[in-house]
Amino acid sequence: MLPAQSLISWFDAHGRSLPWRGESATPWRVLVSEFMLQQTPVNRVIPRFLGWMQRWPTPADLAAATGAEVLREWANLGYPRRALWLRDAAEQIESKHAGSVPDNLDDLLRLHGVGDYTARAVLAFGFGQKVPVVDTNVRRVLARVDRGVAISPVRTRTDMTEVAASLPEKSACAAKASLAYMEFGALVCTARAPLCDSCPITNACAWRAAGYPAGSQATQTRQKAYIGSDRQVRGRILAMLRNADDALRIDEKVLGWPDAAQVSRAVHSLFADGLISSGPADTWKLPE
DNA sequence: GTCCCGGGCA
DNA sequence: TGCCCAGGAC
Repeated sequence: MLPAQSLISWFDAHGRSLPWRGESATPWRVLVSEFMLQQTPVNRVIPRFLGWMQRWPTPADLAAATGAEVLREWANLGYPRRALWLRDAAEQIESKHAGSVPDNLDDLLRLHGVGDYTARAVLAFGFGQKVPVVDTNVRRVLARVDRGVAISPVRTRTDMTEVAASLPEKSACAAKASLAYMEFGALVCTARAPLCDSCPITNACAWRAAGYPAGSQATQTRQKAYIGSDRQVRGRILAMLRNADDALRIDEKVLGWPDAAQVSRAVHSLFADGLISSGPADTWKLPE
């Protein structure tokens, strides 16, 4: 069982002040931040989040934006489909929820780009509800503190049950506990070099009791190299179009990329994803 | 299970 | 270079 009270105390003393936390944690700000934080480190999100919220303070504001506008504001955060999904979510919030972020799991999960993690994060951090919030940090903390292993294969449903059992009764405290778990995983119980010497819960840690056994590589699937990948080509194309005022021809020469077939494949997949649209005479541009 | 972005760090 | 990062869609 995760020691909720100990980690809440630690969080009160050491938790970071972030633009989507504390007094400014409205459901909409939390939703925007969670989209941006998917697979993206906090420090890279902060400036983009501030610019985004200044430009589109409400769902109605974002719903009225074009694809080109949101993709340019998203800039180089990565996974740019998230920017379009977030705008789509804003449109749905406008049309189906009277401009207010829904406060229940089913409606949140119907928003494109909102999954098990993001939906519960909005409920907990935006609405102060008592729901288990399990991200990569919490999974790792659970694996170590409760099960005594460095990292375990992804079993989100089991992890959610375990986290739920550890949450304090009062909903506001439960939400704070989830925040504390995540922050603890991000700052102390980190993936690569955990700061076990300054850990506030050493006496509750099964991983420490077991002598910090290393993880088994077998459970983890290897990530494909980014260099030379289709993802890199797609990224280059979008970067060119973000910085261009007019529609552009996209080929291997313009892009400085040796593999013409790969460029063609990337263009078509970007089009299929709605990230680019066709301009005049074999050119491409950011979508309206 | 595979793909989607991009920067940072050991 | 490989791995990691407040995941989600297909």
